[in-house]
Amino acid sequence: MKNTQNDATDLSAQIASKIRDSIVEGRLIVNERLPSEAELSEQFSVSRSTVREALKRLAAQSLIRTQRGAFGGAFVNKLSYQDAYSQNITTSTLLLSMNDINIDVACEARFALERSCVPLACARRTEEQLSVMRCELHRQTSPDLSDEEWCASDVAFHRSFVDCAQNPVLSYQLTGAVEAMQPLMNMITFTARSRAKIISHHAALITSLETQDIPLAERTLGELADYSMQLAAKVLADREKK
Amino acid sequence: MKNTQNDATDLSAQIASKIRDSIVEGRLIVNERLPSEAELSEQFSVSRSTVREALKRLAAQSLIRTQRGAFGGAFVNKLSYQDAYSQNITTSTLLLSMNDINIDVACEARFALERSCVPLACARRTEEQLSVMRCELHRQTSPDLSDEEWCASDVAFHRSFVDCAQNPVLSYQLTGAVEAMQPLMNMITFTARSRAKIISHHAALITSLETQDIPLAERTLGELADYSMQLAAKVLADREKK
DNA sequence: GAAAATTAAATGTCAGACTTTTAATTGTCT
DNA sequence: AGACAATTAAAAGTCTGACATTTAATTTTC
Repeated sequence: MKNTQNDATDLSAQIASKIRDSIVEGRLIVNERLPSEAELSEQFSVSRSTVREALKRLAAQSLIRTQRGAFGGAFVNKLSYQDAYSQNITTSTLLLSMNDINIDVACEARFALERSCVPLACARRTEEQLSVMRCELHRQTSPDLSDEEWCASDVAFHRSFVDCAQNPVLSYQLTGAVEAMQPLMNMITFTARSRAKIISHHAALITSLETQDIPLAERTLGELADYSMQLAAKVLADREKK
Repeated sequence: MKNTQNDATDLSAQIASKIRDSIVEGRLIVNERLPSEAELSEQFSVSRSTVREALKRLAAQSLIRTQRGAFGGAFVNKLSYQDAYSQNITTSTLLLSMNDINIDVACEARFALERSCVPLACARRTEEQLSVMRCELHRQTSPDLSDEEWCASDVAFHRSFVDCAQNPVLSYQLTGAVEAMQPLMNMITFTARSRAKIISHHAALITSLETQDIPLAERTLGELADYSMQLAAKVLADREKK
């Protein structure tokens, strides 16, 4: 459990790794101030530029934040849900786009994960969350919605569904599944007919939450997964033909 | 969907952000070579050090890799599952440890997520994966296992369970849930009695996979979640008393 | 006592030199 | 001609030292 990556890499990577370990293992605690760049460069016997490169690496992971001016410096950053979300989304998106994932595999994973919050969502959904979902559903019926707007609304709908479980850790872990699929979904919602069918499934999902009908919610998610895969297959087939 | 963070921050952060957008939005493709540091510093009209700090930020997110020597440079990195895994684990671990998450919330999320792969795991589990799980179960019966070893085996067991679903995207998305809980679980597996009970649940999980008994698997995961929460509550109560 | 000026300590940026690594190229020998 | 060795050039990695900018504490002034 030590030094995640301290091979024969650059000095700046080694130093970043050491400081990172200190943070992850709790030797440096939230809001604690690191030594100044000058002090660090003495401690590690490297130049200030090398220390700075190490610190920038940590800043990129939101592990530290820096503040200029007297009594400024580098501070251990309290990782917010917001920061964690956006890192998660970036990583998931790139993982999907760079590893030519089979779309069936992605759909299967997405709806399996969403299914995991069905019992909690049915038990705990609030009226406010239901109204957010109804509102998005209504937006989706508008025929002059661009593909991008449609997808954004779709994401908002499912995000809201996940949030119904009232469990922030669950919501965080599902971020990647819900948001990173957007580029993949973008290609399969061209026609009005496919939108209509998805809308009917969304309506069923809302009903299942309203009536706290767990089996209905699970069945609907399964149907949504199947239908998404069908559409994707059709799109791919058409593209093949062309 | 542009420029995730280009406010009044440093130049190096702005430049990193621009290049990151180019990668995420596909204007720079995998294995493409970026201009050399000297060229970039001309393009952006900044010094080479500033460019370097920007590149280090991207390297920290595994978005690029650098190579020294002639015909070296910075290349868009193909994000591997391995890289994505370790980033995911670091982020999840820090999120949990820095936001004093309620342990019940974490347990609830963990087992809800694991439940999402029950149907697929029961349908697809291979003999090889079952034998890995049996092997870990056997290790866990050894009384002279340290707490750390116990937890590592517990993680390996659940990771294997998740992998039974044969869906790499699902496995990736569950990484955080399975691995980042380790520090939390570390505190609740002190006594031999609690280990024995967990082992019996693990055995039931293996059985459920062998017999492809979905309800049994789901029930067992629920029991495991409940029991974990009980243990955690007891540990916290004892600590309170002290 | 409040406002303004000063100061000191940090990070941010820059310029330039030197080191090390690496692959292509060139040269040499068989 | 082909294999091996030496050369070379391009690039990242590191170092030094300077200057700019920001910021909070301190001091001065009114």
